[in-house]
Amino acid sequence: MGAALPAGFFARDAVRVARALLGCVLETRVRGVVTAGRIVEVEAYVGPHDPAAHGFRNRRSARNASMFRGPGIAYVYFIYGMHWCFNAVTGREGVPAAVLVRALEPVAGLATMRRRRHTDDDRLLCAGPGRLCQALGITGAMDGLRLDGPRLRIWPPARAPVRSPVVTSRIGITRAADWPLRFAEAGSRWTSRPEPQGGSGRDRK
DNA sequence: GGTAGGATAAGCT
DNA sequence: GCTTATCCTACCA
Repeated sequence: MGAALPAGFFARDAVRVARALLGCVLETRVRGVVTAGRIVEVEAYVGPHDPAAHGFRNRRSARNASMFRGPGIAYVYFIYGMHWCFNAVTGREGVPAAVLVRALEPVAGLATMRRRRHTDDDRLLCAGPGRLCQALGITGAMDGLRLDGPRLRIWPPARAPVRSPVVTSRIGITRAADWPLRFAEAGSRWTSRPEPQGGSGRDRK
């Protein structure tokens, strides 16, 4: 049995970390129940100069405080009045940079995920940042936790992606909408949206 | 197959 | 007041 990814893994440029996270396994333990999924889609939020990031211009608030707490920390925030989103912080202490996890390939605790998500369609278990948080039981209670602790862990890839990732712009944002900072495993059927067709990895929207 | 609209709340201007 | 790193349902093709 290997070890969870150490803080040092996350202490790099957010784009590097985002790409390296593809294929890694995000695991939670909630009241003894383990659920886990293989990361197939991520977005990088690269720092205080990123207009789409919550830490733009180093603005701090109660919500985004965890984003400033250093590499290897979870930043979990609530959005649209009903969804949680999970990020892995990559910036050194005081620098707001993180990777948003957007989709997982379910690998453990599927029955629990189906119950939490109220669906039997496995494709819809973890295909989207809000969905994967619901499936894994991630809430604001996990904001600020270390990513190598008992409740939250990220394991190195058991099976690394073979092909280079599909690169597109980030989803659901309006500022810096054309920055190519979304990375998805090529050919995965577990992403939040279908791969752009045409083979060239072109953008959409 | 696709898309429009609503739910719901924190933070910002 | 307005925006937001979303999801689900309803409706139309």
